[in-house]
Amino acid sequence: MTERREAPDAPAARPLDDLIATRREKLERLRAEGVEPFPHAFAGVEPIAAVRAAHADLAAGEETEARHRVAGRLIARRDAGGAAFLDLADRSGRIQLHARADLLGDERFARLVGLDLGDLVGVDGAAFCTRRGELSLRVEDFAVLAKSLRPPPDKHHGLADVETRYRQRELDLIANEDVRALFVDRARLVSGVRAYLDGEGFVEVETPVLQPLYGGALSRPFRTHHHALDRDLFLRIATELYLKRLLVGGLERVYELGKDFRNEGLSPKHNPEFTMVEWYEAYSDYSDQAARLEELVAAAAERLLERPPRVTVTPPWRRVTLREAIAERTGIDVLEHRDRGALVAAIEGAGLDLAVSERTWPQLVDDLLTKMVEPTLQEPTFVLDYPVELSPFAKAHRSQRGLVERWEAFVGGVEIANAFTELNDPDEQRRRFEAQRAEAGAGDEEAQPYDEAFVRALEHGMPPTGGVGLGIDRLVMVLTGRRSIREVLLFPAMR
RNA sequence: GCCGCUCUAGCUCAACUGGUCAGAGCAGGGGCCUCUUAAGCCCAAGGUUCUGGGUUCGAGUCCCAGGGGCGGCACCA
Repeated sequence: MTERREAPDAPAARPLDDLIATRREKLERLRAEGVEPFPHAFAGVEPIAAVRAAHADLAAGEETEARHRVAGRLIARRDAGGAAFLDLADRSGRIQLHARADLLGDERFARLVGLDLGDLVGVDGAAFCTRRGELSLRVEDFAVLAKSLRPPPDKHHGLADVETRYRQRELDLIANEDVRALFVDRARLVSGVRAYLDGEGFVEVETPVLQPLYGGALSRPFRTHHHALDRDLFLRIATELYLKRLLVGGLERVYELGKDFRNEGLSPKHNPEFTMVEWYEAYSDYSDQAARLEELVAAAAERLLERPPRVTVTPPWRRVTLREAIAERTGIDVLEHRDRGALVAAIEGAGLDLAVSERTWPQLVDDLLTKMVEPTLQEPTFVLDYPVELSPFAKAHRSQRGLVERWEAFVGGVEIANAFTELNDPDEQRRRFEAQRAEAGAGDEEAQPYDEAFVRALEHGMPPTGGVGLGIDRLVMVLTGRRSIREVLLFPAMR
């Protein structure tokens, strides 16, 4: 188990202590020999992948005079008396080093071979290809760049213990190359999202994370306290309301990519802090934004290094109304059962495994979607046109009474995005807040608080606008085939 | 919050129904080896079996409580 749970007065003489003691002895030996185990820098390093690329066509047994300087972590050693092979890894890859006592001299050879797995080492050497065809560097000079004082995970089996992988992600990254690749891909995906939006004329903005009033989504917030102001603040649950005020201000196309915080349970799909990009585009509606999302995801997915992609996200995606989607799976037309009693009867008549007690009509519709439909939506799909009760910020549907112009996008059975034709009628917005206030009064802790500053902004006039919220963590999940959000977060929330 | 599963050496894993069951590989230590690549060979070492109780002649194994992790439910995106 992790060390933080060990008693501070734990008895000595555990094997781990011996391993650490041995490494510390080596550290002191280096110092005694005049070698600085933690130097300040090592200039002129080339990525290992670049060295590989430069000698991709080298034949087995071929030697070169091409000298390269690389640096990285020592991950394996095969010692053979007067010579040794060492494997060095950097972020771009790994390369074999060949050390020979007759080239380095006995003392330096012994020092190199005496290094521990996990030590950071810099090397100068000439590229050659072994008889078995492995590109290698013949070590001509080397430097200890940082001494490692703890044993690394198993060089072959890696690190498998899930708890250790998440709590000590650095060890996961050291031991598991696919994890390293995943987070590089995540970064490239985020960069692809920004590149797409920047290219379409969107302005990236930053709005408050600490808010006097939270809003823009249905969730319990985290609460904190500002001491100088002696005032409670909330961590944002969405960027929606501030971004729409920027639309009022005339920025026309804005986006924000950052963390939201929701005080809800944890699950393979939920982390209390998560990354969301929201964008708002003046003079567009939810249909335009569906096309935007398709384009954006397809463009961002192109950035992934991992091939082939785990899912096909090439546009166009399937579009289905919420009513059709539920009817397809359950045979129930929710719009034919517009009150709670009728819908309950239909659900019970269909023999569905769904708890109906204490659920309102809109909640039952949402349950049908979430439980019966969502898991089946593997191919990218837009589900359109939701009941107004579930969507306090969406504009009424232009032709369907009781519905709003809203869609959610699903990929791999996971909801990745949510969008509306944004409500810009301040009086209607005020009525929606009143309805939410009634829900809050009735004990719904996730109901929207009334945001007067937002309504007042709308009174100045917000252009007709389409807006989208896209969950970055979930997008990474579905594009890389990871089943848990914890796999795509570097440091997921742990108890 | 509730339910189920799980926790053995630094790492990866063994130990049939309670009975030489505290074991292996890797890593680490000592030795041999100048083209190996999960290098190889020889030697020695390494344990609070998550923690605390209990049952039993005997507990890694069964029971209870606690802790962590994973999954499900509830809640949510």
